[in-house]
Amino acid sequence: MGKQVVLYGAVGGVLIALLKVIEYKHFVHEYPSEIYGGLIAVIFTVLGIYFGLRWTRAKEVVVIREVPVRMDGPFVMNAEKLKEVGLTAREHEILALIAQGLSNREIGEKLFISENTIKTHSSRLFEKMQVNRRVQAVQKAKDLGLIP
Amino acid sequence: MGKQVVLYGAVGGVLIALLKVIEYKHFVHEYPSEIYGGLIAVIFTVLGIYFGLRWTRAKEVVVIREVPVRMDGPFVMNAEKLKEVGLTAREHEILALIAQGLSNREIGEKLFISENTIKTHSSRLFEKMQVNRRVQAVQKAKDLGLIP
DNA sequence: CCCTGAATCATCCGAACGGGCGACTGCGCG
DNA sequence: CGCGCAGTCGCCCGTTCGGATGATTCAGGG
Repeated sequence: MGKQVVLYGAVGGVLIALLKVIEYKHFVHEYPSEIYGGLIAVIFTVLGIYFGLRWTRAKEVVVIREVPVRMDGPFVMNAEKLKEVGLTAREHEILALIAQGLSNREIGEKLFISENTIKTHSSRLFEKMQVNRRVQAVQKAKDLGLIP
Repeated sequence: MGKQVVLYGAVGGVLIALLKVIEYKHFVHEYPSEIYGGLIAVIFTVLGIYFGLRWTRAKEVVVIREVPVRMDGPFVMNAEKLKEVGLTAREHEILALIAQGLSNREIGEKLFISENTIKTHSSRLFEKMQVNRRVQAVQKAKDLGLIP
């Protein structure tokens, strides 16, 4: 802002000097002093507005409205918890498919293995997660960050 | 803004008139005209700054910043979706309990009603949500914001 | 080489679930 | 009053699930 003050002073000085020069050459003898004063008033009003705005332009009031956006990101799996629970890759895979609402049969078809195998895996992962129903397993897995 | 213009004009007029009165009484003969002009300059600069700021002060810049807020806390239910799906209060309640991993029997005991009734409710809510397995219902309900 | 862990498949059984049906009650609305 | 809706309950039937147990195969480590 310091520079602007100097600039403003300089401009004002130049104008006043200019007016003074003009004053003795034309205006004083040709126009009444009210016009002289009016001119100065107009010029400095404009300058005042200009610099007033300029000095405060950056002072825009920034209203930050925080919109709560649900972003759970790309889902980062909690590898520690996975090891902690002791799930194998296959069990984890099947857990994910269970969480998608698939039946054991559908999972079996999807993975080209028997439904019985799915049941074995699911039983084991239920044990490891200490639950006894698939919905509970899904809920717990979500809490632990094992599935999205 | 119109009022301000009028006000500004009025203030300016009064000041000029005032200066004119003063002019013939004191200043012209006691002070050089530069001071007279400088006075006008200062006064109108201040006025310019004042009104310039005043007219543009309301220039608030509203920045809508979408902030990734982790709002798992309070959980605001999506009432629109609830009506859209057409679930009754009871069905919604039972849906929530299903999502907690409870069996039909457990839900019945918790609500002091028959397991058969739970089955009726769950069947109806499955229809309304267009699913045929409880895990699917839970998943869909979470997506729709019907349950935490 | 043997042992272990994993993945696979199987069988059995009881419990849980889903779907369908009928029925009764209580409440609000026209 | 009659009608419809929500809530309650019961029964039946077939499917799915969960639990238990056993077997086979295969890869990797001691």
